[in-house]
Amino acid sequence: MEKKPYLTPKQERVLNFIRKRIGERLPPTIREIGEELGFKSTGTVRDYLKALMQKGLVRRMNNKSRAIELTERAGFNKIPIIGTIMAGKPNLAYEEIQGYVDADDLFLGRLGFDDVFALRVKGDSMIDAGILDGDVAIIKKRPNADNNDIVAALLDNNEVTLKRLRSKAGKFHLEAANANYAPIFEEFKVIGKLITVIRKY
Amino acid sequence: MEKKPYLTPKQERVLNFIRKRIGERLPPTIREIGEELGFKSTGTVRDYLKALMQKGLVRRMNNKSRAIELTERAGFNKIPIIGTIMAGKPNLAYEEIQGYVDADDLFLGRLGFDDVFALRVKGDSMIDAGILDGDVAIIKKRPNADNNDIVAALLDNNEVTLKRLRSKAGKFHLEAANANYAPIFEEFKVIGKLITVIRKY
DNA sequence: TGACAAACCACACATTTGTGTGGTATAATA
DNA sequence: TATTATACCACACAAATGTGTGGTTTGTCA
Repeated sequence: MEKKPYLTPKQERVLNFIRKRIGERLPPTIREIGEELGFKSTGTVRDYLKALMQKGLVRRMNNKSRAIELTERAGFNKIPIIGTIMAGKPNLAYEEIQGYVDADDLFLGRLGFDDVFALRVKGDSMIDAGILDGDVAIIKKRPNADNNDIVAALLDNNEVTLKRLRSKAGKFHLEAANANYAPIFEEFKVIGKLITVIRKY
Repeated sequence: MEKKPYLTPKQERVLNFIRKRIGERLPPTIREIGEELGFKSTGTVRDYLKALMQKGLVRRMNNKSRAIELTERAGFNKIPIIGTIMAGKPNLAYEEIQGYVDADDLFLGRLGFDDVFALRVKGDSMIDAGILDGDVAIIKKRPNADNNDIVAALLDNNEVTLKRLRSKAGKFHLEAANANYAPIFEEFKVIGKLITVIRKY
């Protein structure tokens, strides 16, 4: 994992402002950056952007308004994954960062939202697969899945369940991950495949 | 939860394109929308934007480039939580949307990233709490926690573990959620509290 | 029939925004 | 000492982008 290069305090401020604005949904224009940071010339801002680009923190598209992107390196949206943390230090020093999780990535990746929906898990039928009551299951719409995939399936009574798809002698059925529940052999339709489970405490 | 108002197919396409672009980081300009959707006049696009604004799906700022925002209603970043899905319909008709999960919200809320980090879970010591090997645990930095909270703790050997915090007779110790692991009574320091678990399939 | 919304187009024009050139001053580095 | 990086400014210009006016056509609803 590449380390963030040294930035001057001012450069840091520029980067932070861009970060903030992107977080608020709309990257700033050059003049907006200048206004915020108190620069009277667009040239000044461009000097900063050039510096940030050279340090690999920022990417831009020519002649496009607001087309400022932060790179991997800039660590926007990245949550550090930590292995071992050095003791002694009072506040966490990330000495052992194993990598970064991209918040977006981790969550949905680049799926787009059209083919994704969520189910709130009810009950304990998947408890042995580590899916608990109240968890949110993110499902990607698909009309089929493979053996052993966990799927959202539509049953005859119009209910949706989350179960593991199993094939036996060419025939598919659904299995809970909990010995207290019997396999389901009735008619069902796969509506999507489980891609992510999220649990909030 | 307000329902999304009726949109014509074309309006839907415009909205989707905007959604897509915002998802990709940069909202489109009026002309970019027109290009994508095959409109030869910026006026046409503005008509669509006006319609979408009147229906409360889009917000704009005057004279600002790319300043298109989607409102709550437009369901950007919202993943529908579905209870029961009507059968018969070939593609999912969201007749029973129980609400929406805000992707950002669900994931981190508005914590900001400064006091949050992630741990990749190793091993099966928390399996009975539905936390599996490979899961990503999102931890909010805190020097303390309450009884029964699941915490990231720093042990004397400089390792970080995810365990449940227990107090007994005024003394805290750590407990795994797996009968195969003994409680930990040695010295430790709480470094944060588990707030979210994410698992990707 | 009349009114209205949806769906378009063509342009002219005003702003916003990005680009480029050419400066100044200071401090650190080789 | 020459060079380089940082840290600014002023402007002119071009390109991108938003706005506004004034159309046409089609279908629906009262």
